[in-house]
Amino acid sequence: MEEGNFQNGGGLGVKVMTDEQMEMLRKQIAVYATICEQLVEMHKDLSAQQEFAGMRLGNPYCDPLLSSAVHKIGSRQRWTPKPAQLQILEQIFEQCNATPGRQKIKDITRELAQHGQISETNVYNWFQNRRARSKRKQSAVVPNNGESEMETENESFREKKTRPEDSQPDENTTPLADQMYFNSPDIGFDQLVGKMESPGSCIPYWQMEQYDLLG
Amino acid sequence: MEEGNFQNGGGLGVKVMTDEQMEMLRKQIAVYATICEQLVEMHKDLSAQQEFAGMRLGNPYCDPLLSSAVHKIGSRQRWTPKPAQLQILEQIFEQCNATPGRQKIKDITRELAQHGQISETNVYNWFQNRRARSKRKQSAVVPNNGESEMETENESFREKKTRPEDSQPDENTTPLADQMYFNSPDIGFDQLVGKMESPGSCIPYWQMEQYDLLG
DNA sequence: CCCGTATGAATGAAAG
DNA sequence: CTTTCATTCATACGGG
Repeated sequence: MEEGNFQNGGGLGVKVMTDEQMEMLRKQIAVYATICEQLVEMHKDLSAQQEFAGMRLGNPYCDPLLSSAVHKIGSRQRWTPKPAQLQILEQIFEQCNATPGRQKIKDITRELAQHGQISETNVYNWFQNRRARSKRKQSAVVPNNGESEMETENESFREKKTRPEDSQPDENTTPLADQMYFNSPDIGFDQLVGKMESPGSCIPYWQMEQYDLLG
Repeated sequence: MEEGNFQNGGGLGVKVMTDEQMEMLRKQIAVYATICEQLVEMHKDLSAQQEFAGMRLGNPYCDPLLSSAVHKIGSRQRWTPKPAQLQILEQIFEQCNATPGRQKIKDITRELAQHGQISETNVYNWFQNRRARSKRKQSAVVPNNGESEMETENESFREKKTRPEDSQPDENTTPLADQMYFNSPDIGFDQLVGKMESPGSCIPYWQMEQYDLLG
C-alpha cells in the first residue's frame, strides 16, 4: 500500500487521523450544528406566524409516514431498526458487548417496542450480528507469524470500509475526511439539538477520554 | 484504555479509533446531515407559504458549505473492479462457485491488488453478490411448469420462526429512517422537532446516561 | 436531463 | 459463535 492513505491503520482495526483531519471534521459538524440551530429557529418563527394567521396545517404526529408518499410501503419483510432503536441497541452494546441473556433480551425488546414494531428475535439477531461483525475486525492481524510488515493487506473480512480509490483512473476523491470518525457515543436528536447551543466553539463528542474507545 | 489518547501524547495530535466507532460516527454525521436536510425542506416549504415574511437573514440552505459538507461525508465511493481484476475474479468464480474461505480471499486479494487498489472486503462482496445474482438468475429461468401463480420462486421459505411484520408506515417512523441519506420526501417538522422536545414520549434511560457523559 | 439498469455495499435472518 | 444467504440500498453508467 502506498503512503498517503491513513486509512489502513496497520490492520489493527484502528484508524489514525491527524489534527488537520480532526479539525476538518470538527468544522464539518460545527457547520451542521449551526445550520440545524438556525433552521430550527426559523421554523419556529415561521410556524408561529402561520399559526397566528390561522392556517395551521399539519398536526405534529399526524402525517408520520411521509415516506409512504413514495410508494415504498408494503414490501419490507425484514425488520429494519429505526434510528431510535439503533441508538438504544448501540448503547447497550457498548456497555457490554456480550450477548444479553434471555431476560435481558426481553427487557431490551420491550424498551425498543416503544419505538416501533420489534421482536425478541430481532434483538437477538441484532446482537449476534453486531458482535460477529465487530469481532471480525479484531482478528485479521493473525494470518501469519513471520510477517514482516503489519501493514499491507491485512484487512479482515467484511467489516472494513475500505476506500480503494487511489488507483482509480478518473478522479481521485479527496483523500481526507472521507471516512473520519470520532469516538462518540450514540447521540440522539435531543443531544444534537442540545449541542447546538454552543455551535462553533465546542466539539464535545470526541473529546471524551473517559469514554471507552473500544466500547 | 490505552487507545484513548496515547497517540496524542506523541505530540502528533492524532486519535485512534476502531472501525466500529468510525462507522458509528459516520452514521451519526449522516443523521445530522439528514436532519439538516429535512429541516431545510421544511423551511423551504414554509417559506414559500410565508413569503411575505421576506428573507430576513438569508437562507442557510443556500449555503454552499452545507451541500459540500453533506456531500463530502454523506457519500461514499464504491470500488469498481478493473477489467483485469474482473477477469481474474470471473475466472476464479468459474472454478469454484462457492464463497472462498478467508485465506482464499486473502490470496485473491493479494493477486488482484497488483492490478489496482482493492481490499478483501471488496473481494468478499464480489463473490457474495456474484453468487446471489447467478442463483437468482437461474431460479428465474426455471420458475415453474404450472402457469398458476407461482409466488416468485422461493418466497415461501420466508416464513420462519420470527416475523416482526413489516415496518408499519405510521407510528414512530422517523425522518432519518431507513437510510441515513436524504431520500425521504417531506417530513413533518413537528415530528422532527418532537423528537427533541417531547421527553415524556420517549426518553429512555440511555439518553440520560449519554447526556451525562457528553455534558 | 432524467430514467432505467448493473452492481458494490450494508445488514437482518438463518444455517452450520 | 461463525459463516452464509437473501434482500435492500445507493451509485455509476448508458440510453432516450
